[in-house]
Amino acid sequence: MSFNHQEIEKKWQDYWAEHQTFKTNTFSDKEKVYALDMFPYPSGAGLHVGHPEGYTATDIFSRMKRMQGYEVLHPMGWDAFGLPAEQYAIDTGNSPAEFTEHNIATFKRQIKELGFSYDWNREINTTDPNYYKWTQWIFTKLYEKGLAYMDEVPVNWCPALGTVLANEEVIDGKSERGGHPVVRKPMKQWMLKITDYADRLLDDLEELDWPESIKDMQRNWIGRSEGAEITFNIDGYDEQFTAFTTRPDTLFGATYAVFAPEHPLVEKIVTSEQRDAVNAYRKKIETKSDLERTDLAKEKTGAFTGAYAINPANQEKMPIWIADYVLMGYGSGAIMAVPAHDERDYAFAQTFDLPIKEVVAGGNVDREAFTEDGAHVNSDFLNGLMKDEAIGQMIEWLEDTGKGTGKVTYRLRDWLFSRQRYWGEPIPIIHWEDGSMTAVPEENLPLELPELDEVKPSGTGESPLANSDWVHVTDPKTGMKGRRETNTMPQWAGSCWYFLRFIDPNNPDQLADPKALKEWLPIDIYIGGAEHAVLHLLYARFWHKFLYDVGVVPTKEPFMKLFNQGMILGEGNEKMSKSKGNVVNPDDIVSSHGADTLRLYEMFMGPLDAAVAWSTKGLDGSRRFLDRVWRLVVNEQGVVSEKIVDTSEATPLEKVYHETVKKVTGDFEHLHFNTGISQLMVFINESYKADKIPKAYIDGFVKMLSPVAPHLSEEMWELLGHEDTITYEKWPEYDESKLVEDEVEIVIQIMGKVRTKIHVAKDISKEELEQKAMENERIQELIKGKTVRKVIVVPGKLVNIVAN
RNA sequence: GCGGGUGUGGCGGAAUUGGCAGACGCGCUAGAUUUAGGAUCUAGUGUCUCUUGACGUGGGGGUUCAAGUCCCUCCACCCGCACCA
Repeated sequence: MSFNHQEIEKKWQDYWAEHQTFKTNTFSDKEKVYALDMFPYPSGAGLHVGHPEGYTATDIFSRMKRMQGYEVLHPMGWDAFGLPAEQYAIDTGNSPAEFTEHNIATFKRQIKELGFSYDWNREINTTDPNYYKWTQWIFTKLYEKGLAYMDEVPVNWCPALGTVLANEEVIDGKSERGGHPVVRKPMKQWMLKITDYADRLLDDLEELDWPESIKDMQRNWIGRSEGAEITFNIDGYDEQFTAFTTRPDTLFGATYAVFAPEHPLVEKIVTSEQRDAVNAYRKKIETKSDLERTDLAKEKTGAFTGAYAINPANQEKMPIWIADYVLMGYGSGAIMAVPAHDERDYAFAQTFDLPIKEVVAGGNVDREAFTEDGAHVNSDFLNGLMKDEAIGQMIEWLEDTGKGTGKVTYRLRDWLFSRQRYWGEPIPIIHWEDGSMTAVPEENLPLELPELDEVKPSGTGESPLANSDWVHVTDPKTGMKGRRETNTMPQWAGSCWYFLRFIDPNNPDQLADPKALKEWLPIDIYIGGAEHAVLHLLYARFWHKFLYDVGVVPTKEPFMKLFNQGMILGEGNEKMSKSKGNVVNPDDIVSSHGADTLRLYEMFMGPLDAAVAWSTKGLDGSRRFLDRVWRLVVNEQGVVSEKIVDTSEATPLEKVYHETVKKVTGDFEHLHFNTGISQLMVFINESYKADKIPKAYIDGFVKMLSPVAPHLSEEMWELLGHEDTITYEKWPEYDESKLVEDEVEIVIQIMGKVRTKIHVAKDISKEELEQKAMENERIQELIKGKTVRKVIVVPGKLVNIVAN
């Protein structure tokens, strides 16, 4: 007989809701554990089988921690601003708010049907004005501290659609929708000064228990590099420029300079003979997107400006070129080129036949750039020195002579924070007619998004808000007129701090009660997909550090331990996608196999961080295991099986039970759910072989199963005669002494190969063990006529005889 | 190109500090049972060898009494970044 999952799952979900079983007490006396999922964007497609993987992992962890006596915060919410809802609104004329609300309802139903132990009293929705009030509040704080500023930045402008596009909406220089041309157009944008935090974001990675790959990605993204900034005079002009280099030691080998095509000095220094060539080149570059400039540029291109820079080390004239391999956004947008010791400069010099001068010995600069370390040559006071020392000496010389300075540069850019969109948090800024700009005062927050009759592009590149009356404001005191900022925040904004609000979700007076934050921060475990490795996790860390600086949060870092769940692939080992028709819908599985089976299967398929293909057969196997458990506990009449007896006598199951408790507890703690579950299976297999099973073991087993398959476990717990939910029952403990048997099996090897096995008392001495091994008949036979050279004895494990 | 990771049966995957390779599940084989089942139970299942045994963790080499695990080298695949001076 198998259990009726539809009945049982409904029954216990109702019970939990009615009894508020998972309500978290913010200020309880218990030790606190905060287990967080990356909250989802509630898309119209509904839940994907990938979602429950991470959610089940944190749920198992949370449920086990509750049973171990911790107060657990395990919340869920909705990252509900975002492009799809806006696009839907533009396409259909419907309201993005309604669309979003509908999607959330679907997601919530689906998530509830999976039996996760969330405290739904703490549900958060980033589009709720009571929530985004505080997102806006944080923005005004950033603005006050000078960390939010406006700058002219190129955006992807699509004239045909009359709108600005996000990078991911531009494919090969055309709009994803409609394939219209997209051009780069400078517009005034809000920027957040994340670069001020670059060093701290980098350094504090050290103390985090995160996958090394993610930390590395963040390190690369921040891209700290040390070097020097060198000032160059321009021959015949009263102008100077600076160039950043990590190899100031090669300054004597700098034979030309290159500016980014957009470099502001180009206009001033270009000679009349070269003007046409330079303009033509710049025009060509302008139509290329960033992607094309970087991706397709294998061959070096450029144009000579006609001007010369003076090498400050040797006063030699260096022709100044422009080329798109130099990026305006990094360093100062100008470089000194050392073709002998830099591959890019070498390629460029070859293409345009520029001089190559060796200053580091050891390579063959007639054939290729030499980038390794070596003794310096042709370098005056650096001659003979190796790289590190030469760099130090050169920086010293530059600083002494005022020609340059040691400098650290980052790849990380400031965060482009505005979006020309309707469906996002309004940026709470007013631009006054006198040209000044003020933040909306805290008492006027939230600045709510107005309802529009129709969401459609403004046509000017501004957000749809630009055409509504909402933008017009008048200062009640002075009567001055103003215009609201029409840009909204990016989707990242709401997710930068949601984990703080879960701690105190309904606080009307502050972002969260500092006392409560102190109880719960930092987050003990944070699980989500690796696609957020850089942006979300870096932005959230940045805001958190800022909030720490202004005294709002008590910790420097938000997420102590991070884990990335792997992807669930389709049966053919390919990504699930609608077009391949291999998408598995959780609703179907919940209805056919039950939520417990889905949870169990997703945890059993493989390690949590691995990408594993879905298997319907594997899913069936998981259900079969739960049925096996059920049949072991419950007989045909629907009451507890006769095999289960109330006894304290020692039974053959004693050892395997204690082993199971030990392994499952450790494995679940370390998120090794696949191996923990396999141990639960071992216990059940052994129990099937036994005539009688002590009830205490079954009670313990059901407790250990309950985090994985909570509905079934609650049902069995009730049948076993317990009245309350299993949620707060004490987690089983094991007795180490029960794990070792009196007799152990010893492997006897000859030359490292297993020849036989013997049983001996567990505390037998080394000498005795060796003797027993040597006396063994089979061994005697095998070593006859051979010389025993050495015997290695590992007590409790093996004896290895070296004989030949 | 740079950085990170992964290679173990027919498949998903297990294997403390080097100490019985293949736990557990899927699949497969045989038997039992059932009116029937894609149900259930029991046993078996790395490869070759009818036995003894030999071989086996991507390939090659090394250290060791003993290597999936440590070292060198090569190969394949996956992820991220990609002219960042």
